[in-house]
Amino acid sequence: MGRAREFDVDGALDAAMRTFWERGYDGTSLSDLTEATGVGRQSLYLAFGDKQRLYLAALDRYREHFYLPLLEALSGTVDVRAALRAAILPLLDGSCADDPRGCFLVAAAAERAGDDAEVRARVTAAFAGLETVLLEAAQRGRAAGLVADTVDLPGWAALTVTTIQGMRVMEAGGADRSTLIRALDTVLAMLHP
Amino acid sequence: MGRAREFDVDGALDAAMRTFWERGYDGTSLSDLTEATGVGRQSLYLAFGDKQRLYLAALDRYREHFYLPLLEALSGTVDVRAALRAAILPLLDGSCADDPRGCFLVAAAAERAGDDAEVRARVTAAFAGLETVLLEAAQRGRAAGLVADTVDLPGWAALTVTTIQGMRVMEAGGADRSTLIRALDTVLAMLHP
DNA sequence: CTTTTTCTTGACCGATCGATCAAAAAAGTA
DNA sequence: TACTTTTTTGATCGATCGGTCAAGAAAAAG
Repeated sequence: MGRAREFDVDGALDAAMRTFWERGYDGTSLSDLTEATGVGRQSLYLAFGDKQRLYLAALDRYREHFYLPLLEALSGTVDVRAALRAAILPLLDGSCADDPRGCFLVAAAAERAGDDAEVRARVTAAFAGLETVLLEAAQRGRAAGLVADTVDLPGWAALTVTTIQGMRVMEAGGADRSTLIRALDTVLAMLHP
Repeated sequence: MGRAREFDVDGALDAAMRTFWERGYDGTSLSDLTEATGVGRQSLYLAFGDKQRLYLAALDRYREHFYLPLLEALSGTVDVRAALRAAILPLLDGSCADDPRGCFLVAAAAERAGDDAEVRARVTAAFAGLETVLLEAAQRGRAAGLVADTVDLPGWAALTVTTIQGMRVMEAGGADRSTLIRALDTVLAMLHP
């Protein structure tokens, strides 16, 4: 079997994810990663491959830990407005102080999607998945009488996924929180019956 | 007076802007910049200062050449919907093939706003300026009878500026054009009387 | 002319980049 | 025990990073 691995792979990947999330791909050096993870350089290479593979693994971990829970919260409700507001407002009011600002997927889209097809595939899949879940939730809401019959739901879903990504950009850019909340409330108000 | 400068400062700044726009701050090296501008390293430093100052100058130039025209197009019309559609659709359909994909301000917000207060100030000012112009244009549209009386215009302006930034992220991330156009049309349709 | 000032050129700086190598250490197998 | 396999450690690789230095070239001022 050989020597047992001494570090926790998931913990190291979590630390690497936060570092990439905070400083970006080009802004994160291998020394940053060894310091953040507490894992030696060669051990990182053996466990994850080179820097790009580690970045992709970090992106996948972000998706599992921060993106899929949002999708599941939407999948399990007929009240899209309440679920979305509950999921997104905490991201804006500083109650996630331990997490870096902004969205890792948005940062990846802006920095790496043009250069790295694997990043682009993950980003587009994540965005498309959110749009689908939003549409299905809105359709359930309509069936339950919580959503107006006059709203174009596919259009609303496309607008809402776009709005969410825009909020994360403007959040990272230091925009006023009240503007972002107003934007979110406006797109949610479209569904009012 | 000393020796005359041999290169065109505006042309060099334009080339530097496109390089930063395309590859980001950390992704652009001084060698990239000397190659793109055709200007020697020391000449760049004398004309613009260090890398950060050149980046800020490039950001200002982007604002002047790509952002202010949008604001002016909105300032000069009562038909917000037509003006916005005319301004944004070309960005999505590949007819700006000579320009890099995505929005330089969005990339700057994602990559540098957290680290550089001067970048953050420019980004927030640009976003806030667009929101103001959108609101004023919508108010003119209402006075002209082109916008429904029931719409919350400040909310609509906040949503629309957020949507535009979201479109640029998703565009950079390789999202389907039809989704982005649908999102834009949905937010514009909110104004229909 | 000479002097002064500015710009250009190309070499160069220490630091850091991502990545690799070799040897020691720890585990299972025989 | 000895052998094999894997991980860890730390040194090290060539390349490149942002930034600077010094000498020469060009323009205005004397």
